Amino acid sequence: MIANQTPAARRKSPKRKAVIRAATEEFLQGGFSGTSMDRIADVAQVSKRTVYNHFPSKDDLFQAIIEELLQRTDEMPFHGYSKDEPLEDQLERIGVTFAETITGEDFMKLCRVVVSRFIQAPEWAGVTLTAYAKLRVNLRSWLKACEDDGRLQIPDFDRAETQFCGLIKEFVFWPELMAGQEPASSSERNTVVKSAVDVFLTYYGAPTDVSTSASSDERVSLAAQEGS
Amino acid sequence: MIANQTPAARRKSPKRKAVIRAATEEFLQGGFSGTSMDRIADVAQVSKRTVYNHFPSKDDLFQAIIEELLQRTDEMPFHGYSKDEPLEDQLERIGVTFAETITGEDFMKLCRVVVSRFIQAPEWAGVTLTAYAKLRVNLRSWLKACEDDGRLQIPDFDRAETQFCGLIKEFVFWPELMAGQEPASSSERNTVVKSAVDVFLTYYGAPTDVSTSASSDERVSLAAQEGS
DNA sequence: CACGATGTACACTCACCAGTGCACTTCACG
DNA sequence: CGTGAAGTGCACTGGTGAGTGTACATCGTG
Repeated sequence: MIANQTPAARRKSPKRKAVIRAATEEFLQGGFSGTSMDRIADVAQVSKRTVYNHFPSKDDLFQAIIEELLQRTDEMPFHGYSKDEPLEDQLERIGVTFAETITGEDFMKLCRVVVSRFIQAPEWAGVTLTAYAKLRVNLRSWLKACEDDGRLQIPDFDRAETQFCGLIKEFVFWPELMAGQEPASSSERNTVVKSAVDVFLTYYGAPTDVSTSASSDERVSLAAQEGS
Repeated sequence: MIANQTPAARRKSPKRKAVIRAATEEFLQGGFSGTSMDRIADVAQVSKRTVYNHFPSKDDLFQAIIEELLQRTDEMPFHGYSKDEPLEDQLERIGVTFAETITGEDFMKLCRVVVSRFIQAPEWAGVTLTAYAKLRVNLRSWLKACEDDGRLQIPDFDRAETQFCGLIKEFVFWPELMAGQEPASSSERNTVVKSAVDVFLTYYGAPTDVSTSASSDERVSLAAQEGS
């Protein structure tokens, strides 16, 4: 029944799409072990046999779903570095995008599902790392550009990056992920990001529009005294 | 068989302890749904019936285990505020204790299990919040004392607290929890905490031993301009 | 029309698991 | 010794779930 002559054609099958949609919904809702193939078939309004004709096993289906969800992360808008604009505004824009992405319902559920799967099948660890890395690409390149331009003094990029993310995630991500708290409103997000940017720039760069102050040097020396 | 005359005595039963030990191990290892009562009985070298004689259901057993694990969190040492010691050293001590606790193997596994349970049974959300709150008691009281003493300027305690935790957790907690990374070594922990303390104090207080500088005022005004 | 690809309905295997019922042993204590 | 609490071994119910085998329906294309 499975046509090995037309593997490409089967990718477009409407039934297959229905299965994928249903499976996505159900896996995100109930996790891996909390979702049965029977239920997926039901929701997709497709016979169980059809599900198995497209995906040889539950694991395969699960993997396909996760990969598809991961690709959505790529759609995040990219903010480049500008020589003229105040750092605060630029970093704030990056931070807000970051915060919006990680508080997105799909992303949140994806994380929960992966974590729960991870407990029983540690080989799934890599997925989280992949998602992780993607989210930081923008921040990383911006920081690099900014340092090259001499407007920030960053002794350790990895550390700075992680700190910035931590300043945001601890507010808007983890409480929702772990404790099921209501997602942060957009104004809450903005406040949190603003504050994170403030803390970050106070430590790693020059304050807003105050001309290069003595304090800047002090901070830099503090930051530099313990390189990676 | 279940003696309603001697409920207290049954708490001490060696068999009961064996069940608890085995269940703890298995739940932490395989999560709730990945652990069967048969297996617990097996590991505890006890008949399945005995398990059920002590705990009426799997949920009850699970709950008992989680509660027991939560109590271990209380054993964290408490560091009070000292008027004379440098803030850096004091905060660093608190940070290290915090980092050590959350990277502890038991705590880590506890979190994973609760998260995975939480997906299918949202009523478990509260547990995470409880653990959360406990961990911050020390930090909170220290910050309060420190602000009362005029050595820190904190416009929003919740925010400051969360930021400090975020600066640490993003390094030593989440990567291990979500991606199964190796736990941080004690020297890594120290570095991370040192840096977090540095960032935190640069923003919220006076730098190390440099006498009150102009920069401090700037920072305070920045921080104050957007109260909770 | 005929063919092959896709999908369906349904019954079935095999395994696992929560929880129960019961007859039996063991052992401490009065 | 007798009693009763604690524990055991085992078969059993009832349910769920992954994955399969098969005969049949549908439908587009040559």
